[in-house]
Amino acid sequence: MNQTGRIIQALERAGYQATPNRRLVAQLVAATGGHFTAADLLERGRLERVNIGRATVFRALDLLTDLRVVERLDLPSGSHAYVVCDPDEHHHHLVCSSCGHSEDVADGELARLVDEIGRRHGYQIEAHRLELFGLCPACATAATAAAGGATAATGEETVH
Amino acid sequence: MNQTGRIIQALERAGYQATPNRRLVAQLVAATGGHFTAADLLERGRLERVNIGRATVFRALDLLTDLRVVERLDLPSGSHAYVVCDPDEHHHHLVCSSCGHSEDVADGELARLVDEIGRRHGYQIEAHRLELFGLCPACATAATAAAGGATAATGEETVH
DNA sequence: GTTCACTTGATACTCAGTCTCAGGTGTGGG
DNA sequence: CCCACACCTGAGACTGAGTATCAAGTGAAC
Repeated sequence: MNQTGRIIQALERAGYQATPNRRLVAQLVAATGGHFTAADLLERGRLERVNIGRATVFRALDLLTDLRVVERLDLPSGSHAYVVCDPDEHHHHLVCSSCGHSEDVADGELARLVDEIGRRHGYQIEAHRLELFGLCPACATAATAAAGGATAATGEETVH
Repeated sequence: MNQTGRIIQALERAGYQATPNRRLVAQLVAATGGHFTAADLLERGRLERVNIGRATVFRALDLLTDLRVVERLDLPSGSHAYVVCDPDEHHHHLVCSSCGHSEDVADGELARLVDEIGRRHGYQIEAHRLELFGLCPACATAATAAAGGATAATGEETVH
């Protein structure tokens, strides 16, 4: 099943109506390969000449966040974004700081590490969140290529 | 040296004037054991009948964030807060979800784990952020006591 | 077809944070 | 001591994200 279908199914399974508007939001959300903001969705809706209210988009995102189909993310810039993700498994996000593409990362060893930190500090850890930012393979390759070509010519570094 | 002094020193070392307003912000910041928002500082300033502009507080916090004396944090609620922290070492934050107290946690093994995740996904990781939320020892003790003693007597929890 | 709960868009609102600008202040040079 | 100038400040307007409200629309069940 495609992403849009999965989102709609999640809605219905939770007892919500899969109204045209919500289907639209599901489509818009599924169409992003990475993170997006509510404003992005509105903008894209507007471009496709679909009339959908601001409040409706926020409500739909809230709903999807509740269903854990999307998750809220805090970008290093301090602004909020959303990413589509797998609702069934605790995981974290790896976000490309260049193209915005995002991948789920399994919790793996982190759980053990978090446990240990909790024990060491005497805290009862209830939640943890790991966010990773960097260049995805494609952007890293592009950056290297650009640096290889450009630095020799201009003496300027592309990576700071 | 106390916290306030350290903050002021950091300002001066970076070439900024330690004006009365900045000293005040430093004091307010140092007086918090945990995380706080800009609004908290303004409120406390107001309570102590000190006249300080909103913009000034934001500017001072920006400055301190630049100097890495405080760090911005994203609470699970989605709102932003600040915490005082050690500017000299990469670390993460352990925040008590009950009293708001915050502790620095050394990066430790996490660096290796992050490296490995990057390698596995082919990402060049540039930044990572781990945030831990839970009950600090004091609140955990209080919660346990309340659960054991008070619930039987009053049916009401003391910690919210 | 009626009813009723759910959904919607418009719009007003709140709140954090930024921007601007005129005025205040500290500091260094003379 | 005075002046010039850069730095700092408060007020308040502004922005943008997100929320609240409300009347109207819609779908589903009976």
